Amino acid sequence: MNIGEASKASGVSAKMIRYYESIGLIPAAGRTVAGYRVYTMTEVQLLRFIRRARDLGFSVEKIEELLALWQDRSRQSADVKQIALQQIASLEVRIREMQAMMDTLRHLAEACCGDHRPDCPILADLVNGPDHGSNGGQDERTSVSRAGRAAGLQAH
Amino acid sequence: MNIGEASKASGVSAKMIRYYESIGLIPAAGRTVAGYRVYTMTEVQLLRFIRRARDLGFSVEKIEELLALWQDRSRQSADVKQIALQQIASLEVRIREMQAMMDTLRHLAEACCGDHRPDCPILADLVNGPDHGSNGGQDERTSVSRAGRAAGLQAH
DNA sequence: ACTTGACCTTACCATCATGGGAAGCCCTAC
DNA sequence: GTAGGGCTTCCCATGATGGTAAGGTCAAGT
Repeated sequence: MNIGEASKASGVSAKMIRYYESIGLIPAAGRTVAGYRVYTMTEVQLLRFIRRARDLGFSVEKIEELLALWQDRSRQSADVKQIALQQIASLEVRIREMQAMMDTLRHLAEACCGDHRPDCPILADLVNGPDHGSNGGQDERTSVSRAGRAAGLQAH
Repeated sequence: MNIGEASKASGVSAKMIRYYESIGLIPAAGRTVAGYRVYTMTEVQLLRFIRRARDLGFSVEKIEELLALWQDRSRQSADVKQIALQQIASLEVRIREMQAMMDTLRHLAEACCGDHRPDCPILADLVNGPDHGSNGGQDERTSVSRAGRAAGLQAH
């Protein structure tokens, strides 16, 4: 199995397979005489593991931990569970931050009549800040702002 | 006002102010004879606008559009509202993707007793794939996977 | 006047996971 | 033997942000 076949079989792009090898997430693959990487089903299984963990939002760093546990026959399931719970918590935080942004945006969008006239409460809010909004100080977004940017919430 | 004061007054780091200038998001600031950047209240207001838009999760690209509308006295509020609605939609998508990850993880974590024994349904799921899970095919996460990675959902 | 410390300047590097592309080698089918 | 596709490595880009280093500037205190 060369890298293209392993890619199709695992759902990980060839580019990423090489990358994972380069950062040591997976062991270096065998090579043919010509220098082509060669993969066995064992390695494809490993790649699938990684792929699924990425699909659940785990960072490569966390996946390293998961792989170590997976390969440790004397692991304790508590350790695996803890990593999963951490991931859940981190997702929760980010979801809540985005939810807060969305709530604020929804309020603003509702208040904007969205017609041909230039007057717009959305722009007004951006200019004057949330403190000048029509609602009485509830539902502030500022609590989320710095954390939000720290968590990388912007769309790429 | 030098850059440090403008930073404090706007909530945008000096580093970011220079960056926004370098990419043309804001016009180049005036300079003292010594080369120090100088800011007026008008420019601080602009920075605050940007800061608040970032807090709502807008990308720099979208902020460019918002700024253009803001400075266009003949704008139509419909245009502003449309950008806001797009942002809401994009947040919705990403939230839903993360929610799906979280739901899957919660199911798996619930099924894991989390004790000293090595057997772990979380690892089993990562190895065998979601198709081998105990639930009957509902609540699949795969639909989200590629989009999830495309949307940059991993924790940094 | 001189020093000190805080501030400014630019320039470069790092993040994180991923894709794109170029230049060159290899393999298979015709 | 050649054409097309796949492989190799190497470099670059993304997006928004922080860090650091080397050097200039300013204001206050001695």
